[in-house]
Amino acid sequence: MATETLTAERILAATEDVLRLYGPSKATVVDVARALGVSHGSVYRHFRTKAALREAVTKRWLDRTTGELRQIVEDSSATAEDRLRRWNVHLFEAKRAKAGADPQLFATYEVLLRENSETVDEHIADLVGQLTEILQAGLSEGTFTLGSADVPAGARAVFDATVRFHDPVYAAQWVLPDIERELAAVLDLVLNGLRVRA
Amino acid sequence: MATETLTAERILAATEDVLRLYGPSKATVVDVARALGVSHGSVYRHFRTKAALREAVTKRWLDRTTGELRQIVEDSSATAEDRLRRWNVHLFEAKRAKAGADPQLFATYEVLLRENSETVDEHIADLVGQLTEILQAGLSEGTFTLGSADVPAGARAVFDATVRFHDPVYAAQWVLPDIERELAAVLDLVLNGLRVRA
DNA sequence: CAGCTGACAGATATTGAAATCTGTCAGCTG
DNA sequence: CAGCTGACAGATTTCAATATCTGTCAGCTG
Repeated sequence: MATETLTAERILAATEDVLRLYGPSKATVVDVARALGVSHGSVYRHFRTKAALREAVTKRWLDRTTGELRQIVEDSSATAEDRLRRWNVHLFEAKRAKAGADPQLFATYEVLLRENSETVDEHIADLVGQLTEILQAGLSEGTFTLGSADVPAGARAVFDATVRFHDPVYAAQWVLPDIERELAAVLDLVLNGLRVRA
Repeated sequence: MATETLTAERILAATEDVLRLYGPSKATVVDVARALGVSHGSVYRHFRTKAALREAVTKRWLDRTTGELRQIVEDSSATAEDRLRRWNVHLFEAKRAKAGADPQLFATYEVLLRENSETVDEHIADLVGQLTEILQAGLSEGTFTLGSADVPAGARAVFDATVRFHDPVYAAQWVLPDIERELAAVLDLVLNGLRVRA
C-alpha cells in the first residue's frame, strides 16, 4: 500500500483528503506526507512549492466539471438550443451538488479558488470555449443569431449572464427555493435573445 | 462647531470619515465620538450598537445610488429600451467610479456589505423594483414581451444577467479593457430577448 | 544511482497575557 | 430634566514569545 511508487496523482488525492480533514488553513505539507507514509521532502520532489501543490489540486477539481460538460457539447444529436440549456443546467447542478454534498470541502475549494485566480481564469476560458462551440453549432444550424457580435464575444455574454448560477461566490443562494426558476428565467431571456426571428 | 446638536446624520457622516481614515477593522465607536468631540456614550444614544451604526452607514451609501437611478426610471420622455440600457450603464458606471475614485473607501464598503447582507437584500429588492417599473413601461408601450414570465420575475432575470457589472465582488474586473464591450454584449443579448418580434 | 530521508534556516502561525473596545448606567450639567 | 459624561464589566483585539511549518540539501538506502 505505502510501497506503491509515489506519483503526482497519489499526492494530489492525499492532499484532497488532508484538505477535507483539516481545512485549507490547517493542512500542511507535513500532513500530506504523513498521510502517504513518506517524508515531506518527497512531496517537494513532485511539487516545487506548497502553492504549486494547492494549485494542482484546484485544477484537478475544476477539470472534473469541464470533462462532464464536454459530453453535452459533443452530443451532436441534440439541437444547439437544447445543448445550451442542458449545458447551463448541468453546470449549475454540478456546482450546487458539490456545495451541498460536502459543504466543508466546498468551502475549502472556495479558498483555493481565491488564491489561484489564474487557474480559475483558464477554467473560465475553457468553459467559454465550450459555449463558443455550441453557439457556432447554432449559427450553422441557422437557429441562432448574434447580431453584430462575434462568436466568442457572444459566448462570453451568455457565460456572463449566468454567473449567479455558477460562480461559487453565490453558492449561499443556491439553496433558495426560487433559484431554479430564476435560472430558467435567465436562460429563457438569453435563448430568446439568441433565436433567429420567425 | 462641536456645539451643534448631535444628530444621527452628523454621526453617520463622522463614521464614514473614520471608516475612510482607519478602515473597517480599526474604526471604533470611540474614534467616531472623538471625531465629533463627544463621549462614546452619546453615540450609543442614537445607535443601539456598533453593528446598527455600521448598518446605517451602509444603507445611506446604497441609497445614494438608488436615488440617482430613480431619475432614469422616471424619465418618461425616453423609450423603455433606452431607459433599461441607460439604467444598467449608469449603475455600472456609478459603481465603477466609486471603486476607482477611492479604492480604500470602496474596500471598506465591501466589508460592510458582507456584514450587512440583509440591508444589501433590501437594496437589491429596490433595484429590481425599479427594473420592474421599466419593464412594465415597455410592456405597455408594446415594445417588450416576457413570454410566460411575470414582470417581477423578468426584472429579476434582467438583474441577474448583469450581476457581473454591478456586484462589488467583481470590482477587480471593472478595470479590464473589454469590460464595457462585455456589458454592451450582455445588454444586447438581454434587450434582444425582451423585444417583441417584428 | 534514483529516489527518499531528516536536520536545518528562515518564514509563518499559535498562544496567552496585557491592552483596548463595546455597551451600560448612575449621576452630572446647562 | 433631556442630553451628555465617564467609570466599569465583560468581550475582543493586539503583541511578543514560542512553536510549527516551508523549502533545501547533504547524505543514506535498496
